[in-house]
Order: sequence, then structure tokens, then C-alpha cells
Amino acid sequence: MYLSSANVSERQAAPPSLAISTVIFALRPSESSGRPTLWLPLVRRIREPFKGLWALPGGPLSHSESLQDAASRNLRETTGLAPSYLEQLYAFGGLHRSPTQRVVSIVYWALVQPTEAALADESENVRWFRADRLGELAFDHNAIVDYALWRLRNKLAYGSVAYHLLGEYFTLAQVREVYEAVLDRQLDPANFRRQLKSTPEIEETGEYLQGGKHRPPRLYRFTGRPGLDPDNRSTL
Amino acid sequence: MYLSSANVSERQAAPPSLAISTVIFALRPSESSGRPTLWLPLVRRIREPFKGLWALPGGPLSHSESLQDAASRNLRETTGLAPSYLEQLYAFGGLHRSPTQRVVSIVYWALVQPTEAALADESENVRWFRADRLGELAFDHNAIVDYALWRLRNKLAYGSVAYHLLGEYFTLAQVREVYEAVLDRQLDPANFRRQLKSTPEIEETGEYLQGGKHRPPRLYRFTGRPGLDPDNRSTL
DNA sequence: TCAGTTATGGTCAAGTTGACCATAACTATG
DNA sequence: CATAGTTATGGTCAACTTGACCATAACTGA
Repeated sequence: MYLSSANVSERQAAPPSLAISTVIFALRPSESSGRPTLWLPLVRRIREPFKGLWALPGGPLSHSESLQDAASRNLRETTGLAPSYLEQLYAFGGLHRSPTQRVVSIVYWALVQPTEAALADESENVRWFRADRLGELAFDHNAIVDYALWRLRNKLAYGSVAYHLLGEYFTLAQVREVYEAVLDRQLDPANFRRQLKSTPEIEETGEYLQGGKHRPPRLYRFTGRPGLDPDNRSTL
Repeated sequence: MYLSSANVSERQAAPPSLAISTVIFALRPSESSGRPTLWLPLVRRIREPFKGLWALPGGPLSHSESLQDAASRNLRETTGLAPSYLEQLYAFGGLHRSPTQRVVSIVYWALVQPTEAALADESENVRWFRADRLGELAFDHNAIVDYALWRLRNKLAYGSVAYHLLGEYFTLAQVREVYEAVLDRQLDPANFRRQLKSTPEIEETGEYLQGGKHRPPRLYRFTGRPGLDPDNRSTL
């Protein structure tokens, strides 16, 4: 018996509780191929419901913070990370998301750069998983991750989000690898580079990436700003 | 003095309240030109804060309904309308949206067909306004409508939403008028029709629209399904 | 009957995209 | 120290898409 002590009528009287969760994506080299792959951190449930299962990092909304601030905070608290991109994903409010009470979750999604991601805290109860190899998660979190992946692929196709998975300087081949990892298909290097070169937000630097095994590629820098959500409109 | 009786510490102790609002769009002929234009229904605030100002229809989330159901319900209750399209827009949760308490609003946007819209209830406290001629609205509702308009224009450019502003049968010129009204620019009739004819979801019927002043246009029908939000994925 | 107007089909040039080829520039290895 | 291997980079070509524009069809109303 692991239901909360509230009975049915008490539960209906209480307002639906409001939580913030975040789907955090970062690139890490795959163990097998070494190519960059999408990973995300999950936290282990230490209480019922779904005790022992992995879940998205999240928590309640505190009073003095905006929704986005709450997402930033639980991202920092669970993983120690600061996101380079953070956007609202969706508000999930189905009646039976949690067996014990009605919860409305406002979910954000975030991208972190690989230098950051390498430093991320990992522990008994916080672990990174490949986005394409999650097991069964708590609540409706599998569906949420699926939707976040769909959104990531979409945003990638449009424009400016790929660079937030990379460091400040990058080669065009690294950008292509991001696309290949997220979209899960090969892209023609020459055609891909032609497209990138035609976007004015990608700036050529004078530098080259040294230390590789082959011809050293030129380094580029992204100079665009992310699109404007309602949350971010004021910050311009 | 129109603050609620709660003092600051009491306000901070109470959880942020959760509300659902809806931006409802419909096409109506402009009074001046007679061409179709975007309109939306607003309700007058009869209480503080913002008493007397116009606001988006909305209300609290009841316990036994999903977020989308709540949006449908307050749409029906305030305007008597059933939407042909309904999608979550955004969750607005800034700290100072309401001067009296912390409110998180999950906002939906809806499209209704003109036959429905013509029957919509209108009263002292519910009135339709041209989307491009709203005055100052209560709360942050001007910003919310702006964002909803932005989303509508976007979705229109992609694909399938225009038809939800029209009846079951329509001419290609009517579709073009929808685009012209929403995007607020003229489109070349010949090029526009070429694009529509290349989309397989638009089906030619044998019928023609009679009674016009000129050559009778052929009637078409839309056979596509709207895209899949998290809310609508199960319905397939 | 014809002038006015919308519906509809077509052409053409400019731009974009995917498939593919060729050369440049580096490392590693014999 | 030459050369094979590999990635970086630039280019071509045909198919397709897009916007500007022209022409004809088909109806109404005078």
C-alpha cells in the first residue's frame, strides 16, 4: 500500500500540483563507434510511485522564480550543469500521469555543451543514458522524451540549435556529426558544407583545428541568437 | 485598494494557482472591405484586477478534466463554440502577470469554422474583436495574442491549419484569402493554386460554387489530419 | 453581344537540392 | 622521404521549386 494518505475526496479537493521537469540533451562519444551520440541525464526515483525507476529531473515550482528559472535551477541542482539553450517544451496534464495525485508538469528541454557535459555530476542516483536506449521510465516520461526528441529534430532542421550542442569553436564536420547523430542518417559532407557556408550566422575564423589525423579543418564560430520564445522576448 | 485580503507571506505560502485560457480565432468579413479577416472573442473582466478591461476567455482547471478538455469547456461556455482545431500554445508563468497573486496560465489556441463563428454568442461581456485592432487587454494578454498570431502564421506556412478556418468545402481562392488575411499580404493566385494542387491532401470534388458573379470555381475538400501534439497522439 | 472579372493553365528565369567528381592537405607507415 | 590513406574543400550537373508574368476559359450583368 503506497498511496498517499489522502482519500479520493480529499484528493479531488486539493488543487492539481504543479511541477517543472527538464529533458537535458548533450553529445557524448558512443562507447562503440566513438561518434558523438545524444545522451541525457536521469534521476532514480527514491520514493513511490515508480520507486527505483529512472525519471526526468524535476521538482516543484517555487514562488519566487519564473518557470524558466525553475527549470534552470533543477538542472543545476541535479546535474551541476548550466544549459546553453533552454526552451519550454510542453505542459503535460493528463489525468492519470501519476497514480497517486493529479500532477501538471511544465517540461523544458535544454542543450548543454560537451565541455560542460563532461564535468556533469554522476552518482548512484543520477546517471546519463543514450537517448535511443532508455528503458522504461517513470510516469509518462518515455513519451515526454520522445516528444522532446521530435522537437529537437525539428528545430535542428530549421536552424540555429545545433551550435548549442557544440563549443564556441567548431569545424563544419562537427556540425555535420551533430546533425547525423540527431537525425540518425548520413549527410553528404560537400552538400552540407555548402548549406552552412550560405548561412551568414556562421563565421569563419582564421584558426584551424590541429592535432587530427588528416588535413586540419578550419574552425568556425556561431554568431546568431536563438529564436524568441515568450520567455525570451524581454531579454532582447 | 483592490488587492485580495491575503498579505505577502500568505501569498507566498499558497501554491501558484493554475488557469487555462484560450485564444480563439475565426474568420469574419471585415466591415470595410468585406474580405475575410481574423477575429477573436474576448470577455470583459467583471472583477479586479483589470476590472472592465477585455481578457482572453479562461478559468481554473477542474480536477476531472485534462488540460485540453478544460480549454474546450471554457471555449464552449464563453462563446458556445466547438473548435475545429485546438492546440496548446504555451504555459505563461511570469511572476508579475497578475498583481494580486501568482498565476500560471496554460494557454491553448483554437480555430473555428465560419459557420460556427456566425452563431457565436455575443453579449454585454463577450464581444468579438479584429485581431489586428485590439486595445489594451488585461494581464499579459496582448503578448499572448501576439504569440498566438505568430504561431498561427507559422503553422499556416507549413501546412494543414488553414482548412480549419473554412467549411468542409471550399474554393482555392478562399484558401488564398485565408492566407492573405493571416499573413497580411497578397499572393499570386496562379502560383498559389499550383502549390495547393501539388499537395495530395486537397481533393478535388466534382462540385462548383454557384451563385458568384463570375466563372464558378471548383470546390475542394481537405482530407488531411492535423499534426500530432502530445495531447493528440493517442487519438490516432 | 460584349465588357468586366475571376478561374485556370502555362512559360521562363533564378534559386535550391541531391548525387557525384576532383583536388588539396595533412598523417602515418614502410 | 615517398606514398597510401583519409578528410577537407571546391566544383559540376540535372531535377525540382519559386516568383513573375502571360494567355485563355467561363461565367455575369449591362
